[in-house]
Amino acid sequence: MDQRFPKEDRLRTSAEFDLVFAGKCSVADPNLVVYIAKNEVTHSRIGLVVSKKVGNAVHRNRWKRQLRAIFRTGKDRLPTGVDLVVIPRSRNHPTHSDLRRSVETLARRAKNKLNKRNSAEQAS
RNA sequence: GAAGUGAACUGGAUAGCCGCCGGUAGUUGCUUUUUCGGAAGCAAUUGCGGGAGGAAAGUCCGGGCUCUGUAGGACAAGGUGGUCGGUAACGCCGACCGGUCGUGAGAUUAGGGAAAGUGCAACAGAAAAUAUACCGCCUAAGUCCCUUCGGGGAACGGUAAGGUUGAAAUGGUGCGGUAAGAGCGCACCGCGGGUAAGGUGACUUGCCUGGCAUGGUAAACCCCACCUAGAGCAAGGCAAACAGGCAGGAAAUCGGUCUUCGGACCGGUUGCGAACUUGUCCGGUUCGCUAGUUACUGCCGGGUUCGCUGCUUGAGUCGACGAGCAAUUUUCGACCUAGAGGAAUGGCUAUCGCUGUCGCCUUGUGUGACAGUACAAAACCCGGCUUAUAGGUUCACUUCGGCG
RNA sequence: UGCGGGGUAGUUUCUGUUGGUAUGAAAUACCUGACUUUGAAUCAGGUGUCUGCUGGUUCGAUUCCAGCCCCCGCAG
Repeated sequence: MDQRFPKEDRLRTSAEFDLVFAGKCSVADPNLVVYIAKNEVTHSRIGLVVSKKVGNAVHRNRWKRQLRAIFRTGKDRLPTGVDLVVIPRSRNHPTHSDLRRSVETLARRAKNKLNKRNSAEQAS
């Protein structure tokens, strides 16, 4: 399995982030908020937003590294062809396995929500 | 052995799987160029090697670097404040001096000037800066009254020892002295002045002398000495692209040349206006001056979707000898040690180490279980300061107790 | 990353003190009373702040001076 994580897999510019937020399609659990939007490339991309409320620079960097590692090693269990923006909510760190389960569940729910919304728009 | 003081250092280790960011060597692909040998750039991939801190933090000081500005001077504004040294520089560091604290090792200290001037001190208290006289003490001398002739009383007065208030009351303690007292006199201490010695100096030590005279506050205004342009890598440069709107102003005269006699041009003098001189003024520089723009200046906006560079070899790190009490530094040698950009330097697993608690007996620094293993992550780069920090290591010194 | 501004009633905001013991006020909150059958609204009266924290200077600090903490804004 390809577990690499090149720059093409990341959201990098302000415009890309704004596009995802403009879709207004999000799901959440106590740990994370996930925004989702369909993209123009074949693979999925991820962007991270970690606010200062989560902790100091050391804790913020740890959040980002863990979330990137989960995306990198679990790409086959995540939906394809979408942009994800993941936002941590709480100050305390969950364990790695809890975080992995949380990300995969939320990504699946978000994909279902996006499909339902798209079919509703086509019907109307 | 116990308690403490001051410095310096350290800031977990190993293995496996999977990744990230630079560098370098090769391979492959694409593009550009070509003197057809190649060269350059980009991307992918393989190998090798590198990849957070002592505070990277706070952004409190000082510099480098970059742009803007700059003939010069004065003022203003801000900062620093024992002395000598160190340094590129500092508000930093070292040594020393004075004050305060500690039995001591040591710690700490914005520590110039209050006889240059001004201001301030609520309440309380008699009195708060020219001292004053509330309660007191005295009534000796001179005046008046009474008198049993011993003395008693009164006013005028003397006094600052004692009391009260306050943060602070015009040297302190003791003896003498006196009507009572007082530096009124004396001794010691403190203070002022002079002088000698030591020290580069802050200052220290001694001697003589003055009877004491000018209390606090300058992190109040101020005075003195010294220092200081402004902005900041989102600085700036290259390439590409774009080049729009609004606003701002002022003359007289002299000489010469030409003339279609209306004027035009050239040069000078005195002025005027605009802009700059990044606080103000003097002074200076540039441009323009009868007419309309241009030059010039100011303000506002649009686009650039974020390319390359600046970007890491530097007051660099380590070591040796020498100078210096030290901070630091001469010389020599060796070394190259992160350069990201929605932001890398890691994710997971296992084992070990360290610390604490509890258990077990084979009382060993043994073994097992559980818990903990800090603070905090480069953003142009250095020198400091300040603040945060689990645990561990080393050295020097002090006090107390025991033994010899 | 760099630069700048601020912190006083339970909450939001203004004002005062050349350093003398926090003056006055608005909105909201709370309490009491009036009006009402009751409540809301309205009216009247009342309650409450020792100044973000820690030191220093001073007789005395909200004010002056340091060091921290928190909040907010700006930039091509």
